[in-house]
Amino acid sequence: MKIDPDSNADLSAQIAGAIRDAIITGDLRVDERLPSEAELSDQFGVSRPTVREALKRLGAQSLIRTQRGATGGAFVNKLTYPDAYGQQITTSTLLLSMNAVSFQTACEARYALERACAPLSVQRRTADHLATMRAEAHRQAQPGLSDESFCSSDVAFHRALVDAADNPVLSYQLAGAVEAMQPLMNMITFTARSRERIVNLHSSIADAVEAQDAESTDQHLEALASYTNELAQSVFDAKAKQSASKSQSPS
Amino acid sequence: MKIDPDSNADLSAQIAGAIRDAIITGDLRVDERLPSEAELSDQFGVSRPTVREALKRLGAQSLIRTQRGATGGAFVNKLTYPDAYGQQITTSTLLLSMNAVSFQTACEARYALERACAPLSVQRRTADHLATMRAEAHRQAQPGLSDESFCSSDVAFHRALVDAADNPVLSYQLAGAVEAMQPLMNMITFTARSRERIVNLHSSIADAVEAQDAESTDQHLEALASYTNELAQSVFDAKAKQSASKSQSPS
DNA sequence: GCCAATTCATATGTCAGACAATTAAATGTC
DNA sequence: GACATTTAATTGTCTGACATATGAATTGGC
Repeated sequence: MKIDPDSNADLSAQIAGAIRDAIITGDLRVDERLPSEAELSDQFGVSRPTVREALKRLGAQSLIRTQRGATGGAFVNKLTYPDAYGQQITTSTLLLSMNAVSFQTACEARYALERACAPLSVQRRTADHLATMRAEAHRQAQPGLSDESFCSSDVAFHRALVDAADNPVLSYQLAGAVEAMQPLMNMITFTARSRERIVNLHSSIADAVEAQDAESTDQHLEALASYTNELAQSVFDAKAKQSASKSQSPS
Repeated sequence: MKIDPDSNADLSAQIAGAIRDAIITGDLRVDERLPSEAELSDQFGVSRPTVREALKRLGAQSLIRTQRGATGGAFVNKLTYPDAYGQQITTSTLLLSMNAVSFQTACEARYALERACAPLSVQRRTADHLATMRAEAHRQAQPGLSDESFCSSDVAFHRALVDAADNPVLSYQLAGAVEAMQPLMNMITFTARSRERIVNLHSSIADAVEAQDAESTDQHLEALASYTNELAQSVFDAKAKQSASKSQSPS
């Protein structure tokens, strides 16, 4: 682990990079304790604040964790799925909002991924997954449910569908896509009529998954995808029309 | 943006969280300049090093960038796809290596995602994507290619297939899955015979994509998935056998 | 001898103040 | 007006110190 004082990068960035590489290559193993901040500043020939900035960078990526006290220090962190979910969701959310990804693009990606999961879910679904899907579908049918609650229940339904595939890597990948889309979905006002149709499709999907019918599951997912798109299109069209009539002669 | 001095979390973590929330909710817009470190330390009532640690955390997640000099400071960073790819790959790689995800699980996830992309790729592929796929397949047929070069060409081939779907969200999601698997793939020794079969499947996939035949593309991808799994299985079996014969009587 | 309370050593967390390095704008000079 | 110089603002880094948390060693009582 060495650093180049001639580089134009920040010292703390270089140090963070050196330690990160050591973790990725396996030179530093999970739960292994890093040298203390004082030792690290000696080794790298920099001051303690600089070392600390480097460690905070790594902490922000969940690569290390720190403990205070006598036996404390910085330890290589075992990256858990929940840690990774969190980062994935933050990153995906920002990516969508900052790059003005269209609803269509996000929706297409989400349903493509979900349909990739479905055949596995159909094979491996447990009673628990089915129960969750049924419960969320039932919840979505309650009158007086706010649009936000409806959307978050929608996320929960699809989470259960994905988790049923029993592949943590897929769950991790999809968690980001599905949850990051929630802000976009929240922009849609769901009428009683559209909710009814969505809930019906959800029920059909749950039926198909229970019956382990991959083809039927895929068909209903496709129907849901195209209906969601259609719905979004009409909502956005209505909004565009409204704002156009409000400002009739923009300078 | 306020912080709670009674919380047991680090001040720098709280401050980073407050600024992160402001970015996510849109209170701070892209390219907007944050107050200087001195101003922030006044506002939050903490010292400059603490503020700096918070800013480094955000920098590590590509949420902000910093510039030195008179008009410098910390700016809200527009998260680009390459930024997000990098984080995704780092996270996925560590997730796979630290959690000892089986080759099967990773492989299953990867091909499930890829097959989700394929129908879109078949519709939208350009001459460029086809050319890349052909070039990589040709490269893979060269004798004397190292296993690592073969694997990295494999990644490039599949990247082209995914990019052909022309959906940046899917590309971003899959970049992690495909590239994070490379270390696992590198563990496999590819014989001339197995390479030949893989290259043939790659060529068939390129043919099917060119002919815009979704069904054929899917079939060949499935064949590739199961062959990869089979190959990995035999390699791992051989390794297990070898290590078993070396240490005949383990305690 | 054993257990509990205390002390201690070590580590991170935070602070204050200073100087170096960088950069753009303001200023001066021809 | 064009170019060189100065200046001011800002981040990057350092030094040294104190606060705080925590496990381990020490001490005291029984």
